Amino acid sequence: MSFNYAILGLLNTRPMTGYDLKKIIQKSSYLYWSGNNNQIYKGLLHLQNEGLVTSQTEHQEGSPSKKIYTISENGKQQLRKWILESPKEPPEFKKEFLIQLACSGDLDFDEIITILNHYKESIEMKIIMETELLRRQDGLSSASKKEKFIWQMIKENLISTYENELDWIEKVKNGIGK
Amino acid sequence: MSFNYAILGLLNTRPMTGYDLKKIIQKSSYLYWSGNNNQIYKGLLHLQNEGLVTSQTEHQEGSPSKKIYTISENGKQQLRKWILESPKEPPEFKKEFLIQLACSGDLDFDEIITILNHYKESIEMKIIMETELLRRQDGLSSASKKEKFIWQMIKENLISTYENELDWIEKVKNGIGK
DNA sequence: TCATCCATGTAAAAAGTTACATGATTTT
DNA sequence: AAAATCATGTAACTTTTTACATGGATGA
Repeated sequence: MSFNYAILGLLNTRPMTGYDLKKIIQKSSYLYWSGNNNQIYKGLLHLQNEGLVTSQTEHQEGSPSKKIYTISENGKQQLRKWILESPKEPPEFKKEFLIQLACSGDLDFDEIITILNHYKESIEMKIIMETELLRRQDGLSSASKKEKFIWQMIKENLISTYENELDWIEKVKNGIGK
Repeated sequence: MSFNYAILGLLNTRPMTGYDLKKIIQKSSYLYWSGNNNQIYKGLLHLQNEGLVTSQTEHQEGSPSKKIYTISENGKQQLRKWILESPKEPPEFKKEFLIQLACSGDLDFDEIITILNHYKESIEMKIIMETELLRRQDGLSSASKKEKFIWQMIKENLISTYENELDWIEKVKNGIGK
């Protein structure tokens, strides 16, 4: 289950609570999970049982206690092994719009142009939101030159995926009239 | 549930059995489901209960009986409504590799290049398989000029998504050494 | 005052995949 | 002789999401 490796990877940057993890996952689109409690707290429990993380409970006055999880040496080794040795899966896509387009046999040209424009708008909106979220996370990344570059590349990957889709929409719109 | 609309859309091209749907879904990557029996047969039952499809059972000698499902007038209307009026969701993707790359802080340049190459290979393999599957489906598409164009665009969408990823890999490889 | 933040966890439901079950026919 | 195709369906399982539960502090 790669979700557990994802949270192990986040814990490799710094020790964190489940709540911290939740916020990061919810704000990061490259972590394509919802960041729900169920997976996070069960995942952390599992990682602890496997000896990949340790936890210390910190009691606070006026706030609930927090469990701070720290990656162990074993955890670091396992994470490294996962990154280097696990099969590199090709990306997976869900494009509901392609299904709708495939069913568009009964539609006339104007109607197809209309749904293409709706699709375009939804992607443009998504790009705006993603860009804003990514901009806000810039401060979190470490100062190392290499890590900054990697983070920049991840951002460009996400944006280019959406822009590729926008280019494709223009192509369809240009081709469909002829 | 958009899965049910997807099978309704397939039934709009011609009447089919659950088994026919299964084969089409398994061979089509733009239909991003596995095409398992559970969803198909339950989906068909649900569509029938909603009055969107009708079925006739055809008994065959030496082969199991088949239930041929046909879209109803109501079904056609609902499908059209779904295509025109449903919100056009932006594409969603799962890129496990980006998570692995994000965790690569402890790796040296050579190791990052290695995992990039593995990712590249998996995508190239995927493109080869997809291209072959798409080529085989060409015969199935209807003869209408518009529908041929739409089908061509769907194919190009899928391939361009993977090629965009390949371009990105080259960019990362070129940038990481400097 | 009402919503949000902090913080942990559980319960239930939905969505999706794999495997099971049957059985004749055809292909390798 | 073994495997695949045709054909329908169910059972069990995994994965993922949504909602529930608690409760003080803070902000609009």
